[in-house]
Amino acid sequence: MASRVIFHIDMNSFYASVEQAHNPELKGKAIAIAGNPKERRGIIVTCSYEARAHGIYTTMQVHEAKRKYPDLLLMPPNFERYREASKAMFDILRSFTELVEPVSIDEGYLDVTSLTEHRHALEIAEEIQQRLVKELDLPCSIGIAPNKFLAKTASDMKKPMGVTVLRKRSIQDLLWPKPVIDMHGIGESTATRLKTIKIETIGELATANEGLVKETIGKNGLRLRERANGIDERAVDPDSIYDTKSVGTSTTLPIDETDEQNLRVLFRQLSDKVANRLEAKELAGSTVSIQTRSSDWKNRTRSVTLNNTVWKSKDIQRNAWQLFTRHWNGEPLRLIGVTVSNVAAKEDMTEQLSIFNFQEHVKEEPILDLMAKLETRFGKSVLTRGTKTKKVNYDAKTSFSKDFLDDHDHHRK
DNA sequence: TCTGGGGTCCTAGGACCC
DNA sequence: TCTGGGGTCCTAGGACCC
Repeated sequence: MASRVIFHIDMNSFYASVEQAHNPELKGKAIAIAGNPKERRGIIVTCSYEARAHGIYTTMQVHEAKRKYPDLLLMPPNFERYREASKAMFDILRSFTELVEPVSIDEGYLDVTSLTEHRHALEIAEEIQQRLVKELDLPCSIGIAPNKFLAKTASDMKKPMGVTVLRKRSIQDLLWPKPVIDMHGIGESTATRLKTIKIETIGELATANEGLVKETIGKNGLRLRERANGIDERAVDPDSIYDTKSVGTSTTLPIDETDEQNLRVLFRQLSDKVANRLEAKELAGSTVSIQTRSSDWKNRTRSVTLNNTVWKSKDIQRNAWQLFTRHWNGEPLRLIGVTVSNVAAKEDMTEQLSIFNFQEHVKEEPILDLMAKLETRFGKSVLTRGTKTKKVNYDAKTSFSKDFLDDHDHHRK
């Protein structure tokens, strides 16, 4: 691949900065955005650099933060405000190039290769930074490198308001001495496993025996080893955000819950929320899953893949509740969640919908006839498995009465 | 440092198909 | 008949990121 110039833009303590931009009186003060300050389980989501100076950090419990620094200014999150600021920020980035890939609400990659034919990368980065400050009053750090991994690493090196160039020839000096845990993509677990084969620095990973790395942490280990050598061919993909794979929501309960009726209500609320978010994105999905977490932090997921897609709260709820009652042993639960995955744009389904409408005018018998014929021709499995047969399935089943569906659901198998 | 809520990707085994 | 290899899909769990 030809040499590229990639930027990684990382907004500095984004939520806190948005609040400070919105209300300048908060500038220079130790503020923190906290889930729900009154709840027992509230945590710090983001805090200003002034707060960090007092030992406050993300994921810290609110009461702990208050104890550590009583003057800390706590504010509830205003996600609407953050989404708006995020949109404005990406609009500014896109005024430089269309090759912008958002990775989260507050960070993204830019491929500025073609821009650097006429201007110096450093100059472009500084202009981006200045515009974000002038127009939105928001600080950011920018990493400049030949690929995503190095750009991401570079943006982390100077905060807040840094611009850092990381050249491939510098990685031995700047990257290799650091512990592996500092690497994007390596967490606690991988670091521990690497330690068992005496790999503790990024440099040691970069030069380690490939076979040994693969044996210890698998295919992903080889990829991490490549990154440690400054190799990363991933393209900047502006369309990746349109490629939603799942939509879910979960909630940590104020007290560990054991009451089935309460849980039922909660599953309904979670299903409502998922349905609303699917609706907003015009998505529908064919897999419904639930998550539970017990008091001793044991996580469980249960899922079912349907022959049809769902998007309505009622359908999500019915499947979620069925999964739950089938597997719950009555233990107290700390968290529950609902997710719809295998999602696709709902317009893909207008076709199926019209078939559905058509089916309503068709008598049951021809369909049963068709099923019997298909079974004779291809065997029973054609009616229950496989992508190509999905539509056959769906059509056949939609002709059954509503009671049949309610009792048996649309479970495959 | 006892840990929220939103995600993505990977792995591994089993079922099933050709 | 119990025997291959390649591949997909599903489920469950885990790691990681912001």
